[in-house]
Amino acid sequence: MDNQLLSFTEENYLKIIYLLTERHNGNEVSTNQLAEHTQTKAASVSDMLRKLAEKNYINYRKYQGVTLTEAGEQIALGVIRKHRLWEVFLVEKLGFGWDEIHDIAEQLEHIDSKELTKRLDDFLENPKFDPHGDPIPDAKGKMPSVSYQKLSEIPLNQSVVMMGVSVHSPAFLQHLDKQQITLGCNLRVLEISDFDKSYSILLDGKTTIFVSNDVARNLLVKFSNS
Amino acid sequence: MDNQLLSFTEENYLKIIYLLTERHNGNEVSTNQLAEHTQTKAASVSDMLRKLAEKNYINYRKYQGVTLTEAGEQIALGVIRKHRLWEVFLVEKLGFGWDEIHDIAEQLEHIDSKELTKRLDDFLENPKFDPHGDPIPDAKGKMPSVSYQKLSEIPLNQSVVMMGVSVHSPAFLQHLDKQQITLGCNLRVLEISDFDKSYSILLDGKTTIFVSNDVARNLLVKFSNS
DNA sequence: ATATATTTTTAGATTAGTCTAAAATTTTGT
DNA sequence: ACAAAATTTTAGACTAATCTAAAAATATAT
Repeated sequence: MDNQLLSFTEENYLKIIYLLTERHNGNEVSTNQLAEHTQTKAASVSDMLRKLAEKNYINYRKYQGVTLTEAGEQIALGVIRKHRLWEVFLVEKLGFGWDEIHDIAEQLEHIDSKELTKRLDDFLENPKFDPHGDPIPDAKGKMPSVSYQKLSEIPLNQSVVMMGVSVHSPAFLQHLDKQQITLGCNLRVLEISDFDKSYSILLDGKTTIFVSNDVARNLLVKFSNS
Repeated sequence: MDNQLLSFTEENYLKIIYLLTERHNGNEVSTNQLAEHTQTKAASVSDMLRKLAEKNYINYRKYQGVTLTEAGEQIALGVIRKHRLWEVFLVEKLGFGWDEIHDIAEQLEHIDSKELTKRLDDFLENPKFDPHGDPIPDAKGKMPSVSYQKLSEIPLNQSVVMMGVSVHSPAFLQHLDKQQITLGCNLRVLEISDFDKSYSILLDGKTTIFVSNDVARNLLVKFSNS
């Protein structure tokens, strides 16, 4: 252990606040949202928020939701860095599927050793993205900014590269596996059905596949030449 | 998580009881010994022992010390297996020294995933010993029996192979590093000083080194041809 | 605009793991 | 063998994280 400033639980709250804030483009996170993501009740969240605010890890005005302070963000990014590095390890070194790693990484992300994180990063050859395409914060606590678009927002016939997913549920990831949709594959939307908004997509310029609107909204892509 | 039956703390107690019982050749472990090794007070240990006994993980008669039940031993061996596998990972894959890994493995040993342990074991090519020479229990929960002797009990001029250490403190391990005493090296005691019981040892048939009685008592060796 | 619904916070308990101080038991020394 | 010392257990308290139920604040809907 280097310097276990925060409990496992406190680290978790800060991580979740970071991820939800990011998802809301910087807007405050509500107590109920946190209760849902921490698998606890709103009352428990209120208690924890009071505590985290006292320690200056969050900006908290009662009834108004929370955001992270700079200190809180640094903690959160450290946890997220470890989570994503371990996910790379699990997939690249141990051969896990991208749908099997989340629960294990949730545990490994709290292992406290600066030196371990540094050596793991080197061992993995300093990856910049995890197996879901999410960027890995650097050792200084800086999150690389990436700007991908949802496949559902891309014009017809525009060739794009699959860069990430905005949902990490095993069911969704396994669905992509079955359709052979993987990070880095080339996608071109040929048509959107008037009937059910399902997508006909040309995969890697070779095969045509069909995906629901629900899938298309959760695929993150970028233009092929950017 | 597979099935987190026990808390981090309970797992730790069972692991420590196993290791201390082993060190005492199967004799009961006392409350005070546990307090020392868990870094808590005897009163706290008493509470935990009552709890572990209720759950049938230990045999406990008040004031008489404890031993593990079969169920407790299986838990302990699972934790020790993970600890030692992770130690191999840290040394073989991440390049840590054998003196740097204990605290990190103390954390990693509680990561709960059968599949992870299995894949880690395969990734490491199913090692039978950890970097300190300690045997790694198998996946069925069986501890391989090894019978090494202390260097201090070996007759003069008997050639032996260094197989393990009975103390894991960084200071001791670093001391061995400085003297180039490593697992697998060949040792032959040439002489024991009448003055201070220090040992003259022929290392790998080449160089003569001097070690204290304290060191010799904590080096585990076997005869070269066995 | 104000009553109703929803969300959030507070109040008061609970559990796990720890503590100190005191009581009970066992061990040791002569 | 028995008094003194050491060890162990019990009693009572504390902290972190959680809960339920009730109160307070905010949001919504006609």
